[in-house]
Amino acid sequence: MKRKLNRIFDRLHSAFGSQHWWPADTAFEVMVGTILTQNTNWANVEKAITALKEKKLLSPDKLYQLKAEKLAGLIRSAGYYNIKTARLKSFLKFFFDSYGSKIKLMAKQDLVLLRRQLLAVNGIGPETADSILLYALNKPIFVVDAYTKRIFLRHGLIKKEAQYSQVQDFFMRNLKQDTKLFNEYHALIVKLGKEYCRKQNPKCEICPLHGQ
DNA sequence: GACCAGGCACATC
DNA sequence: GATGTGCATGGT
Repeated sequence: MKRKLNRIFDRLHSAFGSQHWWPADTAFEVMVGTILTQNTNWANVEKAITALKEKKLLSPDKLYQLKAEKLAGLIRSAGYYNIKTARLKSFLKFFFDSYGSKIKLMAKQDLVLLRRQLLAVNGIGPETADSILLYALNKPIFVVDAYTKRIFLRHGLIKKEAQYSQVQDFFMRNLKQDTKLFNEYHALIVKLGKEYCRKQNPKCEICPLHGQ
């Protein structure tokens, strides 16, 4: 299975090239983006990020001080804007209370402990926590999302009842524990999902993984 | 107009 | 522990 997963990676990388994730200027922007993109089209998230940048509010201090109603208005395009406002606020509180809003301090924390802390924040589930760990803090952890499950289910590599942790274990047991590999692999899966493996119109017969 | 998008918390069984 | 539901915009 190790060889198979590496072959799939090579096939995806050949087909799509490096994805250069996460698309953001700063680690803080990544963390905000992970919450905004929950069950949401990335194009809608970009509009919200752009709005925050235009108002020069995309910093821990500014967002922490910003009134919830203002924030909700600015991230409206990302959908679920009331919930996401609350989630951003709860994350910010954690970020200030536990790490003084210092990315470097946070990055020094033990991976297992930090993941537990993130999961305890209201609004941060496994995918958001792992996205923050991998893409904001460069920790070697594999991110699982809806595309990952859909694609690897369609290719018969995981069971449909498989939970998040089981899918994550499947990848992490069979791949080199490498931040760059995990970064690129997940990004390529999302790319494949967007291009070929949507819920409707699954163009599986011309998917680059066909026959793998 | 229906369907979907880089989830999560909460209620209920 | 599993399953169902609300949250919401904007593109196809």
